[in-house]
Amino acid sequence: MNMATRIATAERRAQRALPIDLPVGQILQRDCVEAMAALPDACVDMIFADPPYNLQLGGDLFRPEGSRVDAVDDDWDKFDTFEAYDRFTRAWLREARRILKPNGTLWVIGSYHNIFRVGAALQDIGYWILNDIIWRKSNPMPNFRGTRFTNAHETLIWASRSEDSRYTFNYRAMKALNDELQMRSDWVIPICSGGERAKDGEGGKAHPTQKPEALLYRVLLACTNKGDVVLDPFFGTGTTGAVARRLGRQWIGIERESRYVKVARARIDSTLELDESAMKIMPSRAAQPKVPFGALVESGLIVPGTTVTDARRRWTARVRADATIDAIGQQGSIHKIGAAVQGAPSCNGWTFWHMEDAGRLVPLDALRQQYLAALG
Amino acid sequence: MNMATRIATAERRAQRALPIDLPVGQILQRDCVEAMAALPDACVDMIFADPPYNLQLGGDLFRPEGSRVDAVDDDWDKFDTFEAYDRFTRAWLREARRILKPNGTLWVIGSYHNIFRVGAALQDIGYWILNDIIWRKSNPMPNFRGTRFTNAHETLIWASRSEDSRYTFNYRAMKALNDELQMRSDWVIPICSGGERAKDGEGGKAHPTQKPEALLYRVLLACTNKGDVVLDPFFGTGTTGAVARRLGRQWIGIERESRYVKVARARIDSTLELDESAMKIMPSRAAQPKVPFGALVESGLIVPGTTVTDARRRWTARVRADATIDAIGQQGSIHKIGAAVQGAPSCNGWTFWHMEDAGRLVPLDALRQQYLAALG
DNA sequence: AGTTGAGTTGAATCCCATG
DNA sequence: CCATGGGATTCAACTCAAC
Repeated sequence: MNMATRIATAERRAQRALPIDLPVGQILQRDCVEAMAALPDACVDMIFADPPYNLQLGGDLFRPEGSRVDAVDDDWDKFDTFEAYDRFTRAWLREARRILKPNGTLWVIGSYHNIFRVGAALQDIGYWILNDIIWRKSNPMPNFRGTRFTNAHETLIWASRSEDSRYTFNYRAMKALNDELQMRSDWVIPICSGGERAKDGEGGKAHPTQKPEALLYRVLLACTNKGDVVLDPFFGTGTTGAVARRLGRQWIGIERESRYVKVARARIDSTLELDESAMKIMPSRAAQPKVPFGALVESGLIVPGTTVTDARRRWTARVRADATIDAIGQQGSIHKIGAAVQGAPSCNGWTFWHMEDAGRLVPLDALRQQYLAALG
Repeated sequence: MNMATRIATAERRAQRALPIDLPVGQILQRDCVEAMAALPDACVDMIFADPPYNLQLGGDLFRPEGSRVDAVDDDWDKFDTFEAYDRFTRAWLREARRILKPNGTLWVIGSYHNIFRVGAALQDIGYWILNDIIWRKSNPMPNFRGTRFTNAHETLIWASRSEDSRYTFNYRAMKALNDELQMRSDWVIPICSGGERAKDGEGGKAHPTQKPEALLYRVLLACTNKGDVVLDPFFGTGTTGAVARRLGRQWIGIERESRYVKVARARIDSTLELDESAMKIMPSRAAQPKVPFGALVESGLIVPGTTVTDARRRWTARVRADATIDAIGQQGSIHKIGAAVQGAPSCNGWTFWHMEDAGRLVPLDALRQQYLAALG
């Protein structure tokens, strides 16, 4: 390895902020709070958590220290049970927050049995809720006894580590995924069944609450970048790991039960990563190289003295030699003057102002695209 | 009044369990906790509550075209801390539970700002959650800055007074309302606008958060019987009262602000009770859901990297992770790129683009049909 | 009368790099 | 820390005027 290569490698490592010993691509078979406690501060970009939904269903419930809570049926002990679930929830949410990078985000999925307690806990701990997302099941289990509404959805909470986190949201990719309409907070996705459902040795389902890959696909595509580290503290059959691998994200799984670990390991090993070009998504406008308006004037694409107008020709302005424009007695950038004529607080001059071209009005933004294309 | 009539009247009164001084058909202009405290134990069948959401909005927000969003900035929505909001929430939930009949139910509506705190509080207090219901707005406000998923829903919690309540659920009526399919936990209902929206003196909206009558219609039809007493502790413009009157339910409103009381009073006075036949007119179910191309990619029916081509193989394109396709140096939806390669103004990508399947070209539309069939 | 198009609006935790 | 300024960003439904 020569010096240049060595420096480049070191830089890449620093950019990713990856301590060499981070167990990416591994399933840690341990209690999730203990496993997270062994990881350094601020080391993962996203946490996806599908915790036990808990309570009232007859399932076992464990205190943070590991002891089992007895099933009970009187009011006093019921309160105790909620408290125990809260202690458990707050314990793993706190560790999760510690290992999240400052701009990292958390996703949690749950039902009405537990999601209100989880949501209140994460607000108390300092997370900042960005959205609650409704997974609307296209094929839910009916309510056989006709005593309630068919429980046809689950709720996910998306939260950043803190209020001022500058989190990742691939807005354009989400919009593209939804036929060029903004992606909404209600997602229609079928439940996990058929060939996707992991089986145990006897042909039964390997895990009672396996989540569909389509759900994780949207979560990871929306809120992580390629190479990001995603941790799942309730790994189960490894849906998070499988989709992360497919999309070129790094992953860490935590799962206590050996039978699930085995299934997850095999599943992820047989998952292929998409090739580089297939993994591409619509880039945000901000990620494109910035073109100052002056560059268009300098390059001759726009000649000083040109008249520009808004789409409905309500206002006109003249382009000056220094790429400022002049309207209603004021001079300034295309953005500033666009805002001034409208009396608006701000304005995108690229899309507001237009130029006459063969009898048609063309937004300045079209010229910017032309300029960018010419750069290659 | 003869003896038989007197006995019949007394029986009817006892059946309804209506103390003579219950203020049905009245709006109590008071703080809701005080007003409820003045009512006897176990006197109402249902409580519908639309409490302040504690939105915690920052500065102004502007639409892309420059206009300012009219935000909810009223004093009644301001709380200093989560603790203060919780104290308020637990106080009204406790009084509400005291005045509910043993088999009574509570409905609360909220957003991610407050609903998790409300849900956790009512579980702690002893209510028993029966469903969480998602009001999916058909026409929500977009996310103007492209920073999050469009907040397109609100959440309602339906809870009985206690775990052993024998609550009212009109299963058959709900099934009829949903074209003979079980009513699900996600309801598609438009926001309240147009002629239904109550106006103030100057033609502006009378209340910033008026709920649609269709929402209350479904709630009251599902979970009350004719003649039941419904109380709303955050009455606002009186949607609950108007729908209750329409459906022949008795109502009690509590509202602190005199300007809202005035609007509600006038609104309910001009509302007519439906006769039995009119009440059976039900809205029909929404049309089949639209499938975005992205759903096929997420579900694995189409793998990113797949090559698609037109029927005569003149053009090819590759599918990317966000369901955009890539051809002649451009990226975009199947419709947009289909139009671009042909130089046409528009194109139906579903029928234009095809996929190789066992040596034959299959239009993407066939895969869409497959996806819809799998949904059931 | 019916159609078209511009304008308005709704419970919203709504930017970020640079100096 | 704050101030500055470039420039990114919207969907469905209703109202009303124009034709």
